[in-house]
Parts: sequence; structure tokens; C-alpha cells
Amino acid sequence: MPTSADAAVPAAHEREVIPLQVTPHTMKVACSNCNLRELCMPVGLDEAQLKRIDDVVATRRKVKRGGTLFRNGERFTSLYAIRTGFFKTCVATEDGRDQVTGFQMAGEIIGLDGIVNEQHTCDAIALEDAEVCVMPFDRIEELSREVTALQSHVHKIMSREIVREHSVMLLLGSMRAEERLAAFVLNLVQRLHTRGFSQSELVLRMTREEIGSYLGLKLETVSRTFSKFVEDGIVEVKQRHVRILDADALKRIVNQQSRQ
Amino acid sequence: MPTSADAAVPAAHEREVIPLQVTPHTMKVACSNCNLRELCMPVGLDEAQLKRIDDVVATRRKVKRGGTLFRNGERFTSLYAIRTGFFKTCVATEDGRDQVTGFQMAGEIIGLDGIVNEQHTCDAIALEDAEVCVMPFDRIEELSREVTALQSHVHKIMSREIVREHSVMLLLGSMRAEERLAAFVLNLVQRLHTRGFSQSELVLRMTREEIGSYLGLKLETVSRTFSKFVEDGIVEVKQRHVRILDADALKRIVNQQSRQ
DNA sequence: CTTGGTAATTGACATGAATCAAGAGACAGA
DNA sequence: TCTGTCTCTTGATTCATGTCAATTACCAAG
Repeated sequence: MPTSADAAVPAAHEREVIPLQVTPHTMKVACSNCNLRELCMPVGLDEAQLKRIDDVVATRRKVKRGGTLFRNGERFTSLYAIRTGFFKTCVATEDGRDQVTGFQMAGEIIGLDGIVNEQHTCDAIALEDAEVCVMPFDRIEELSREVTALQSHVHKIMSREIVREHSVMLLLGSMRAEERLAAFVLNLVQRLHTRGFSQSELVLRMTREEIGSYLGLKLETVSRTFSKFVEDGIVEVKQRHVRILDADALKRIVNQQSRQ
Repeated sequence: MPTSADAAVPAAHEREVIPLQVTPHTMKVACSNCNLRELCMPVGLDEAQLKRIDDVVATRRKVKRGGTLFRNGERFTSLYAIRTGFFKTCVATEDGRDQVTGFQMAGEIIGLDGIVNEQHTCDAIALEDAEVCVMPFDRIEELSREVTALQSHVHKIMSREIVREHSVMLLLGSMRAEERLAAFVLNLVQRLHTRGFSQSELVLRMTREEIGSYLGLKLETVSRTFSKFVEDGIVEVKQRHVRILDADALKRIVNQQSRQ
């Protein structure tokens, strides 16, 4: 039930005071002049196609830090393109275990898990105040029947997620703690660098426990491994602020064969 | 380069004598009367749509046991629907480690990883003599612009793969050896049962080492864990033949919280 | 500035799975 | 049938990571 883009602002001030509450944002959005366009939309469109693409985004939605964009079991209606902020997605078993399946940042698409059963199968939680573009999936399907570039783009985004998950499986299935953490840090800076941030410095938006969950490690192991990297002069760590001193060393750690 | 469906049979007998060699098979294929249709194709199509869907499959292809359907780095052109046989897919790092990312059986679709970069990022290897339907992806995209049910179906297949991988991440990230193996066996019989096989008996098509790679364990651990299940009277194991004596016990093992 | 709560670090110890090694089965090809 | 090669099992031992516990650092609210 995305709010119409033209509707009046619905008591936004009231909602602001409730933490964890999602705040619909009704300013009309245009992909065609969004600076994240090349991250979440196809490139090489002509003027007319660009105009149509604008119609994919129904509204924007703000999610406060700690708030949920969607939850396991909720009905699936839309994909979300992250405009600002940082999310984690996690799955859970009945017995309470849960597993972070990914961390998502600006320009990335979230919600693909919901397509198959028209129901989300994971939680998406904002790790900092965030804003997303709401893209109703039926609209995406409709338009991608007409705009070939959009169709291809949607397929590529899903395929990219599959490939990413393969690499996480490789990490979880065959790497040791140091390799996992090195790979994780390198992956994060690389993605941040693509978005114009430093190649050597980053601020972690998640706790040691969340990193551990993603990497299949306990938070103590994450902490110890960071400490080891610091001892070895590979990184500086001050709480969530990480400075990479020797990126090559990190790469060597990832590629070194340890377990078979 | 799929062989035209109408071409003459190309020296099939010659190819048969070369193991690991893929044998193009040119018999015209019809999804519309394939008994696996409900597994790999959309349901609820009218006569006209069914006829069009038949055009998605260009040819069939046979792959001998041990042969590769595609390899990491190869150009992506087609998705494959498995008609008979059993595959594994695996990814590898430069340093030689590799990770089985899945086992696929009749009715399942393979090759989705290749879409994003028009290049395969994993190997697909037949674990027994197999036959697949070759579905050129440009044809799939073309037709799914016109047949809404096909478009939706393609999206769901990709989403299903994403969700499956989430559950593998959960398994690899937070389960212990016994839980992993129990979950694996239950998943296999369940899928085989869907295809009309026994609910309590199965023949493993893969080695202990391949199971271990998939589950992030060493082959010795897989073997020991099977032995433990046998001791506990949960299964009977004779080489690759497994009979489940107590499915509930397996389910309890999966759901029991052990590590947090 | 104090206080309470969350997050992170570090140490001591326990343990599950890896490693190393030997041997037994199974199976394909001669 | 024999032979060589995989594959699987099982035991002894090691090691990486989990577990438990104590302490410190940080941050937000009063």
C-alpha cells in the first residue's frame, strides 16, 4: 500500500516522534535526475524511456535506525532501492537462531527474496536512518515488458545477488576467521569506494555481533581477529572506525590457502 | 551455439565414445507434453501460450557423468532445465579451494549465475548421465515480454534461488555438523519425494567429499556424522544408499538450538 | 557530571571439527 | 579374476573457534 505520490503529507510530525516507525515521504521522485541512477537503474536509455522509468518509483519511505523496512512473513509488494542509509537483512529459524544474510548500502536493491512466494522471507533492518525508493513490483514487471533495458536490468540484479551469495557460501564454507574478516572489510571498502568514499577508511555501521553473524563467527572472534590485524599493523581500529594501513596484506590473507 | 532443432544428427556415435564429451541431441522437444512441465514451466497457460513456450527450448543436450554443462568463465547464452540426471555447481578461488554451491535434479533450472556478466561464474558438473533442455536466454527474455506468466515464472525461479541460498547461509553460518547433515538429507528426500521417489530412501549421487564441500565440512566429518546417525538408529547407510528410519529425529536435530 | 546500558576487548578454558594416518570396501578396466 | 584406484570408515591427535567471565570504553538520558 504505497502512498500516492501526490497525496498530502500525512501527519509526518506525529510519526517522527515514534521511533522504529516508518515515515512515508511523499515528495515526487525522479530517477532520471537521481545521482544514484547508474547504480540502481539501467544505463543508456533514451529520453522517453527515462521518463517511463520515473514511474517505477511510487514513493519514498524513511526508516529510522533500528526500524524495519519489511519483516519475514509480510506480504511482498515492492522492491526497494536504497537512497541513503544502511541496512542488514537477516533470516531466522523457529528456534531463535538468526543469520545476517547481507548488508546493503545506497544504490542497492532490497526485497528480491519476497518475489517467489509473494511474501518476505527475511527481515530488513536499518542500521542507520535511511531512505528508500519504493518500487511496486507489478509496476516493474509491467514496464519491463515494454522497456527491454529494464527487463535485462532486473534479471541482472537478481543474478548478481545469486552470484554474491555464492561468494558468501564460499566464505562460510571454506575460509577461516582471518580470511573471512579480511574479505569482509575489503568488500565493504570496495563498495564504499564505488560510492565516492575513501579506499582506506570506513565506519562500520554494524556491531561486532552482526559482523559475526554474517561471517559465521562469534562476536569475540571478530573482536580478537580485528585485534590481531591491529597487532600486525594491517589496520587501525577505533571502535567502529577502521583505517586500512596495508590493503595488500588483507588481500594476501584472503587468497592464502589455509584450510583445503 | 545451440544446434538447430531441425539439423541432422551430428555423428552421435562418434561422440558417444568420448567420455566427458557433451552430445547434442536434436530430437524436437515439446514442453507442452513434458511430464516435468509443472516443475520448470509456468502453470495455467492457454493453448496458444503453451505452443509459444515450446519455442523456448532450442535443443536438448546430453552430458555424461563427470562431464561439464558449463564452466566458470564460459560465455553465458542459455539456461538449462534438467530433464534427467543430477548436477552439482561449484565455485572456486584462484588458490584452488572450491565450494559446492548446490545439487540440482530433474525439473530444476541451472545457469542463473551467468546472466549478470554474460559469463558463467561456476562450474556445472553432471554427477550421473544427464539430459538438459537448452533454453537460450535471449529467447526467454523475448517471450517473457509477451507471455506474462513466463515473465513471472522467471522472476520466481530467480527469487527462489536467492531464498534457497539464504537457507544455506543459515546452515553454514550457524549450524553444527549434525544439524547440517540432517538438514541436507531431509532436503534431498523432500525434493526427491516431490518427484515421486520414496520419502524414506535415497541414493546419494555425490561423494562424501562433495557433501562436505557443500556443508562446509571435511569428508571425514561427514562420514563420522553418518556413522553417528546409524549408531543412534536414525538412518541406515550402505555406501551411498541411505534409508531414513526416524525422520522426526532428523527434524529434531535440525531444530535443536546448539550454537547460538 | 553522573548513571545505566550497550558494545567491545581480553583472558582462561572447553570442545567440535580438522588433520594425519591406516586400512577396508567397492568398482572399473585389463 | 585380478589389479589399481577411488571412496569410505575409523582412530589418535591437534587446533581454531566457541564459551564463560571479567573489565573497560562509549554514549545517551537525566
